[in-house]
Amino acid sequence: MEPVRRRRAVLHEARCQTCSLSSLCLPLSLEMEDMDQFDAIIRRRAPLKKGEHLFRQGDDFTSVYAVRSGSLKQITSEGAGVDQLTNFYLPSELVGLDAIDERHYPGSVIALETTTVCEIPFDRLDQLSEKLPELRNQLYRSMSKELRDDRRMMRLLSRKTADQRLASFLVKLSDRFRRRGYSPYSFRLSMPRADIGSYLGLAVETVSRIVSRFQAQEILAVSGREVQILNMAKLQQFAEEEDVS
Amino acid sequence: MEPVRRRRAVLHEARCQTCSLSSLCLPLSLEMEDMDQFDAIIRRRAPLKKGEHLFRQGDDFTSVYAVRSGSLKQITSEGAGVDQLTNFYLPSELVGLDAIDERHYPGSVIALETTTVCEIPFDRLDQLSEKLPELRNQLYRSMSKELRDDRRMMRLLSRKTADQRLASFLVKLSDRFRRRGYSPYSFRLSMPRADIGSYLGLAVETVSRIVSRFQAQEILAVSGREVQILNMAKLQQFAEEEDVS
DNA sequence: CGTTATCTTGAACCTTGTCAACACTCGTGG
DNA sequence: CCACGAGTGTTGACAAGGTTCAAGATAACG
Repeated sequence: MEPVRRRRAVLHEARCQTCSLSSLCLPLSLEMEDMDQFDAIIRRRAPLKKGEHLFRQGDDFTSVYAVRSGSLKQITSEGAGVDQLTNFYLPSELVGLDAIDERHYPGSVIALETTTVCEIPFDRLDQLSEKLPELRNQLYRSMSKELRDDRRMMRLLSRKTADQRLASFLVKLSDRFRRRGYSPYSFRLSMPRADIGSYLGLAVETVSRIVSRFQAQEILAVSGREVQILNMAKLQQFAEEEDVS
Repeated sequence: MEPVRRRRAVLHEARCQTCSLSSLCLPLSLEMEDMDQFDAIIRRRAPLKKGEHLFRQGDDFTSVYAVRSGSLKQITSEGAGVDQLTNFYLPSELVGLDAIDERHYPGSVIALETTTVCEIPFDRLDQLSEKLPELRNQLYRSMSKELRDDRRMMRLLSRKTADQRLASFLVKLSDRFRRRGYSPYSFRLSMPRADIGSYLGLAVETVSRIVSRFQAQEILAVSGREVQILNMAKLQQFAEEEDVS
C-alpha cells in the first residue's frame, strides 16, 4: 500500500519537522528548536520488508522506535507455548517501551508490510528528556496511554464475546485510521486472520465465521483483507455492549 | 555522631529512609540526600479502611500513590457493563500511572483491607525527575514493568485454561510476597473469590471449583482466605504449561 | 445470635475450540 | 502465460471447557 521511494531523496523528508505524523508522534509538543535537538538523536533505518524483524524477543534493549509508515506486530513466545500476538503498531506509535525495565525486548516485532521506522536510542532520549520537559511529559503520556489501552484489552479478553471482540477491534482500528487521516470506513487489513485471532484470543475459524456473519448482517463488506464498514453504529453498539444479562 | 533531624514526630516512621520498602519502591536507587528531596514531596494519608476508595473512576488525576501497607484493587466500569477488576496492588507498588495521559483515573481504586499509601503529587514528581536522573529512570522502569506485566496478563486471559490462570495467579502472588519478605508458601488472600474471578476472567464458581480441585490434588491447603502452597513445583508447572495440544 | 455476605457444589446449556475438508489467492518457475 | 503449490481463508460437525442457574453450607459481623 505504501510506495517504496529510494532513500537518498527521502532523507531530508525524514526530519521530524516535515513529517506528516508530527502531530501524533513523540515530539508533538516541542518547539521548533527543541525539535531540532530531538531530530538529531533519531536514526533512520532502511525500510523493513514484509516479514522482517525489527528486533527479536530477548535482544538487548537499546532503542525505542517510532513507526513512520506501514505496520508491525509484536509476538511473545513463552515457555513451550503457542505464540501470542500482543500488539499491532501503526504510524506514529512507539515500539519497545515495554523493554526499558528489563533491558531486553519482551517480544519480537515483525513488519506486516513494507515499513519504515525511526530509531530513537533510549539513553539519548532519556538525557534529552531531562532538558525538555515537554518531551519527558510526552514520554510519560505515551506509556500511560499504553497502560490504559492494555487495561481495555484485558477487559476485552476477559469479558467480551467473540462478536464483541471483533467489533471492538474493527472500531478501534477504524478510529486509528481516522486519526491518521485515512478513511475510517474503508481500509486494508495488513495482517492475516490468524494474527487477528491470536491478538483477540480467538481461533482463526471463529474470526472467519464472524466476518462472514457481519457481512450477512450488512455491517461489513469484506473482500480478502479489504474492509468496508457499512454500519458503523451497529458495529460500535456490538463493541460497547457488555453482557447485559 | 547522630545528626539532628528535623522531623514531624508523628510521621517519623513514614519517612522513605526508614521505610522497610525502600528497596522496592520508587526511590530505590536514590542517594540519601536525593531521597530527602523525594521525601519532601510525599504526602502521608490517613489509612484507608477496607472498602474505602482511594479515588474513583473519572476523578481528576493529581497524584500517583505508593502502597505502604495493605492492598488495593482497581476496578473499571465501562458502558453499561459488568465491572472488571484490572489490578491488585501490594506494598511498594505504584497506583495511578495509567492516568497520566488522560488526566483522569481510568478506574476506581479500593482498599481490600486497612491500607496506607504515600501520595506523590505528579507535577512535583515530574519536576523532581528532571533533577534526579535515577528517579526518572525508576519511573520509566516502573511503567515499563507494568506494561510487561499487562502483556503477560493478556496472554493469560487469551490462552490459558481456568486451571492455568489460577495457578499463575497464585504463583505470581506467592512471588510478590516472597519479594516483600513474607512466606511464599503460606499467606492470606485479601480479596474475595469474586474479585479473583473478575481479575482472571472467570466466574466465581469456576474459581471455587478449581480451588477445591487443587486441594484434592494436594497442591494447596485452603481454609477460607488462608492459603498454603503444598506443592509449588506442581503449581508452577500448571502455571507455565501452555496448551500443549 | 440472627442476618447477610461469601463460598461451595451440582446439573444443564452454550459459546468457542478443534478437527477435517475444501476454496481461494498469489507468486514462482516452467 | 499457465500451472503448480504453499499460504491463507471459509465452512461444517462435534466435543469440551466454562458459564449460568439453583440451592445449600459456611463464615463474617453487628
